[in-house]
Amino acid sequence: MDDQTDQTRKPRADAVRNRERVLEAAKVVFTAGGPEASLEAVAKRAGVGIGTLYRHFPTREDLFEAVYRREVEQLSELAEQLKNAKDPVDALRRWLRSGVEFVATKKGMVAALALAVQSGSELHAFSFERLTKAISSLLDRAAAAGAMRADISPEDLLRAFFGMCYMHDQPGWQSSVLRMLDVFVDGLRVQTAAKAKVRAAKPAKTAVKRKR
Amino acid sequence: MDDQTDQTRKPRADAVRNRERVLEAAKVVFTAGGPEASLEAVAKRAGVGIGTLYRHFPTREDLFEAVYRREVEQLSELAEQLKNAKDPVDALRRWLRSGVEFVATKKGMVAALALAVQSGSELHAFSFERLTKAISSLLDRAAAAGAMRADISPEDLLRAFFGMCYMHDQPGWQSSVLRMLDVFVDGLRVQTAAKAKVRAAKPAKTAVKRKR
DNA sequence: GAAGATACGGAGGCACCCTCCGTTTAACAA
DNA sequence: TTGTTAAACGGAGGGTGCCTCCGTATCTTC
Repeated sequence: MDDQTDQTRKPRADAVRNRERVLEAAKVVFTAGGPEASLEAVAKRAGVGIGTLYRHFPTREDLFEAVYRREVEQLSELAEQLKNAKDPVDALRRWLRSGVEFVATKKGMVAALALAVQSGSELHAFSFERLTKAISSLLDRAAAAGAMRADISPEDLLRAFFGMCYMHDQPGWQSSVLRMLDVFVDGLRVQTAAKAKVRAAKPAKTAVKRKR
Repeated sequence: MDDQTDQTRKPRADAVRNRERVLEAAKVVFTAGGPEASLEAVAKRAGVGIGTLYRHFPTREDLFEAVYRREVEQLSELAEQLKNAKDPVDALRRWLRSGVEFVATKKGMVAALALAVQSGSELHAFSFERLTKAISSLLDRAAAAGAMRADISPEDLLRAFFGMCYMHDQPGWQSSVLRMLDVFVDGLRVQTAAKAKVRAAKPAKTAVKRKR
């Protein structure tokens, strides 16, 4: 399926080269300047015209996704590995912690996750699906083992995780997030002894009056 | 302290009026267009020049904070009220849930929270302090009662909460966040039987099934 | 009413976004 | 090789928004 089928031309060499250059430049620029960085700066750094950049990546998101696709894949693969860990809850915890590390290392990762999570457009289907599946595999196993509540969807978790990482530019964010994740995972855990009904988690009416 | 002291002039009437107009316009524009909305649009709607806007609010954040200061205060006051609730953990849960409602109602609220949480600049000291204190009062009480782990700081919680609300523009975000908050609060509960002081007999664990 | 402080407005310079199209270049056929 | 042609290139240009600057208008005070 890789060969050009029928009357499709071989892609032009310069096109391939330029695409690669843009990606490389984007990686650098996004890492330094965040996801808001100027696309013109990317083009300049890549040594191509702005038009070329836009031809290859019609939207900022397209470019962004292409840049961080690999990272997403890595996170996803990690989940695959963790699937076989003994303690399913701990596996999930580990995965989340690795996610934090990713964010810490690659500054653009948060934005990539944000993209994956936000805006349901087809463009991000890849990242979103990939990560959702990754989480899902961990979640399902833990739930099946009866070690974790089953009413939390992978999407929920992804969003929560991403959200927690969102303030990644503050001092001390990392340990804060790690703490929060622990709390969170604790909350997910089904307490073996806790078949007893507790008087706590009743729907807690949210109708709090608000003066306006 | 309201009177002009010494040689301070009375503020000009037009200045006061314009400031108010800008605030009102900003409220509308930010609500509609999110925190990225054009400041020039705000100025136009307020019927003032762009220069006037910038004189009153030198940065976008300044304007933003001014607009949402009131909301922050309301959230803060709510915490004050909840302080006297019977169950301290439940009080916290309620507060968080109200926060979600705020976000749902006032679209700009997320951004306001973001501001409060991010960027340690002095500009946001108000919001941040206010909310931190609000949470703190709830957190402390719960911790003092031995009902909740004590190693979570108000800042941690604020960040986590804000983060979860961050994807407020997706369909179904609200119920997702509410679920996550429940998980989270469950995780905050002191779980081990280690605290014999408070109801050692019943495990204060609340991993009950919650229908979505 | 005059003086002086204060505020006003919007032009203007800059940066970025994105599109459009004349020019260049690589792939393929002869 | 050379010619043909589709594909890709680059960057000018029109649009929007940001923010500053400063001549002008207006308000307060005496």
